Amino acid sequence: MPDERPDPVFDLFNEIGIINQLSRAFFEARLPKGMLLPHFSVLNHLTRLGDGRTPIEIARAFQVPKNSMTHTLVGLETRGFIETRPHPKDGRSKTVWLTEAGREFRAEAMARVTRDMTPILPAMEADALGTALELLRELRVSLDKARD
Amino acid sequence: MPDERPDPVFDLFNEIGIINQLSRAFFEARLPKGMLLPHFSVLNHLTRLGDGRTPIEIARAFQVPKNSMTHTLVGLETRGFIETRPHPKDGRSKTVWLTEAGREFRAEAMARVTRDMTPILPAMEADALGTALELLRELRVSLDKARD
DNA sequence: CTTTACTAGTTCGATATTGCACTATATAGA
DNA sequence: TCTATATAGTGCAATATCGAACTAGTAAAG
Repeated sequence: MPDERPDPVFDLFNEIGIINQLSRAFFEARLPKGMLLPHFSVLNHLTRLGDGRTPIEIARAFQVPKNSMTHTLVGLETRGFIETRPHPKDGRSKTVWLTEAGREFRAEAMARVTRDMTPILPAMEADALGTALELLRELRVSLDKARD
Repeated sequence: MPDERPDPVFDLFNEIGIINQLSRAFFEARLPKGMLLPHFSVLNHLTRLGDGRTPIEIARAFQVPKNSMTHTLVGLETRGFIETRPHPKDGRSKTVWLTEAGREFRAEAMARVTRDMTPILPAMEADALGTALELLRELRVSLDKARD
């Protein structure tokens, strides 16, 4: 019987799962009580790529089910970090906008996380980081396409 | 005001989060109803690294809280895929063992996932894959050390 | 126009996850 | 030995997650 050693790709999934756990814990330890990583991620997403997006676009960006995104957005709206407006062209939809409080909160949180994260990061060569990012992007795109 | 573009490391976390979602969905779609990725991952872990480990060792390997692991192990034991025995040297602890059914199930599930996954994977150069894995391992170790 | 198929978003219910508190045992120090 | 402290595992309660069904609106086809 041959050695049952799985493909290195499975090792990759393994590492990804673990880093996901660790980074989630790291971020959430630096967010106010009840704020979760998805909240922060969405604020970040809207800051970087621009607000005015629809919930479903955001859900697709993170590859989470749309009802999960509803839940996350409710949390952000309750905290006053986003507001929603009707979609100008599609009555079923709506658009998501950052509030001033949302922008400020995101900037502070980002600064806090960066400050704590930077000193503990290993020295990663820019080349290697680029290679890794590129590979993960390709992998993500493939998995995305395969979603039936 | 400077451009608020985050470090590429944050892009990395982003990709990791998305791949985590996608791969979780991919695996769970190919497992029996109610079986989740953590169940499969633990079977895999025990197969590859050997059984007879304690729950807390397994929890640490995946960086999940120990009560989460309790829950996962209950699921596996209920399905007859693992069994536990008292720890020979530590009365507080116990050891986790694969059953024959567990080994078989894991082999079949792995075959199924591999069969469906292989054709959709992008052509990844071994070099790039190695580089990425190495980088992620370093990152994981750093994050692990930083856990206070 | 009207019918039909599709899509955005929410609600609901089932289940997973995890923090906290607790028990039992182990270990270290006086 | 006795005491204090730390660790393994579980139970419980709070909450996150997500599939399925639903509502409302859109698009496409005749």
